[in-house]
Amino acid sequence: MIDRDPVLSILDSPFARKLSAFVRLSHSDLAVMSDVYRRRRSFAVGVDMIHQGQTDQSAYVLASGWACSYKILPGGTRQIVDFQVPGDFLGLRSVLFRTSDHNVEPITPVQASEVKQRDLLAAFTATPRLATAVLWAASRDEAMVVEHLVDLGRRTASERMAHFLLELGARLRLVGMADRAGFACPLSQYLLADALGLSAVHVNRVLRELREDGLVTFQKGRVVFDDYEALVEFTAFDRAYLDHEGPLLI
Amino acid sequence: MIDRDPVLSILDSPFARKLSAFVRLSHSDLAVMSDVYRRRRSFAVGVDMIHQGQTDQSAYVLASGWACSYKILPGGTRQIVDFQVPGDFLGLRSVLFRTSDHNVEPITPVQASEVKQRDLLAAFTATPRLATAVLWAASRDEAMVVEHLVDLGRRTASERMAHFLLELGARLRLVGMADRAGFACPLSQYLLADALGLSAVHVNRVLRELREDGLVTFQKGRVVFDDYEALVEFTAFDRAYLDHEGPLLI
DNA sequence: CGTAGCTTTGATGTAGGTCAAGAAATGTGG
DNA sequence: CCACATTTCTTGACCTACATCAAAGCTACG
Repeated sequence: MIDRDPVLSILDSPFARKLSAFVRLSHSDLAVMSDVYRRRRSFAVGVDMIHQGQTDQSAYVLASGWACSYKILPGGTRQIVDFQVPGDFLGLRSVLFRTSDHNVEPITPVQASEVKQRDLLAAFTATPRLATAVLWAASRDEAMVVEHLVDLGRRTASERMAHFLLELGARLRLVGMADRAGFACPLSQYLLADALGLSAVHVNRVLRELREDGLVTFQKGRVVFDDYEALVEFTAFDRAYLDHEGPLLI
Repeated sequence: MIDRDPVLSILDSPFARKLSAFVRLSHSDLAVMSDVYRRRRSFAVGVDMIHQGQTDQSAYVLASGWACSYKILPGGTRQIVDFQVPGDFLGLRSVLFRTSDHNVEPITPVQASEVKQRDLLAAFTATPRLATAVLWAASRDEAMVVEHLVDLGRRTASERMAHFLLELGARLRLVGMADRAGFACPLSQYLLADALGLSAVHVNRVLRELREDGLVTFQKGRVVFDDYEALVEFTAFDRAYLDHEGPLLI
């Protein structure tokens, strides 16, 4: 299929791919989207894109690269609240509401489209369908934070890890960056530790254990699901909340 | 001060008290509010008010009593995600979006006002100021979930407990149910355990420790801050995000 | 090709879990 | 208002999951 329509080219973006999983987007939705999507910015690894307590911020849509949102505790430790992968919103809340209560930092070099508050709101009124899709995505993100909380509160280290890798896989599949076999993953064991509330040393041991049990292998920047079904079984992963294939709203 | 205006009587409700902390509400805001606030329902202890996976739900505003939202894990353990106290919204997300991904259960007998989706949206368009206040409250709730996640990931049991009690105190103060001295609290040590990711036994030990250190006393359904400043110091509680006194938006 | 950041592994320590059992509260029916 | 039942609290003894410390092998990249 050959198309020269510049609007349609946005269909290649992870953002559009993801939202298409929620809502069937019309040509005019896509037009508004590619308009909002225009202002590209680059960010270097380790330099905060969004900083705690800042006001009047933009939101961003991640076009490429990975980022994480985190909070620093007095004492130097930090807790990573969530990772962002291509297609994800950053700082949506700090635009819709006003609070930016945590930092966001690129893990790899990042390309992101800046979305000004007024543009976002304008886009929402112009295309309510798009608004629905974005709110849906936001609500999914929140559901993930809650699952993450459950991880930390009531799952063992290996269950946490397994659950985390499955969830990440499901998210990446949504934007075509993973399949049932596995995915490329730039996260260091330190990052995993900060996300899962473990020490880096223990992350290493847990990964070894999962590998030796023939469930998942995470080595050399690649996660391979050696036995997807067994892994799902092991962690009691609720496929329902992330596994949707095909648009939910027609 | 004597007033017979039925609209003004809503000012006594915890809901109005709380929102007033965010936004100065006009008489017409209050009128819309008392309208939305009308349909009262009662709920008995232990019977789910909102059930996972249910669609087409109402939201509720808690008028009296306490509730908690939680997730059950296969294996029987559960994780309490958040508690709801008078003035709090229940199931706001399941109305604004569509997902109800966790259960809500009364801890004490509960009185709540049912808010239908259409009424809520109508109220929002009629009084944008009210919408702002509600969204602000929702965003505060989300910030609390994130703090809770940090608790579970990176704080010790006693820091968690201390942080939790301070946060609860701050929330209750907003609706006039607590002061710097302390507050009445119907939570059992089992509930605390399920919220803080601990065992009930350890909750008991932690409470004893905090009491013996002269920081807080939680006994006979009452939390007493024996040394508020020291407690804040101990847990590195970020007063900024909950401590606001007086309306933020005029 | 050296230096800095990852990963891997072992040895040892500790926070918090589990089990058990008695003491207070709280509730319920008579 | 009392006897009995149920839940909640409290404490002790013991155990395990995970942290911390330490050190060696990898990668990678300026």
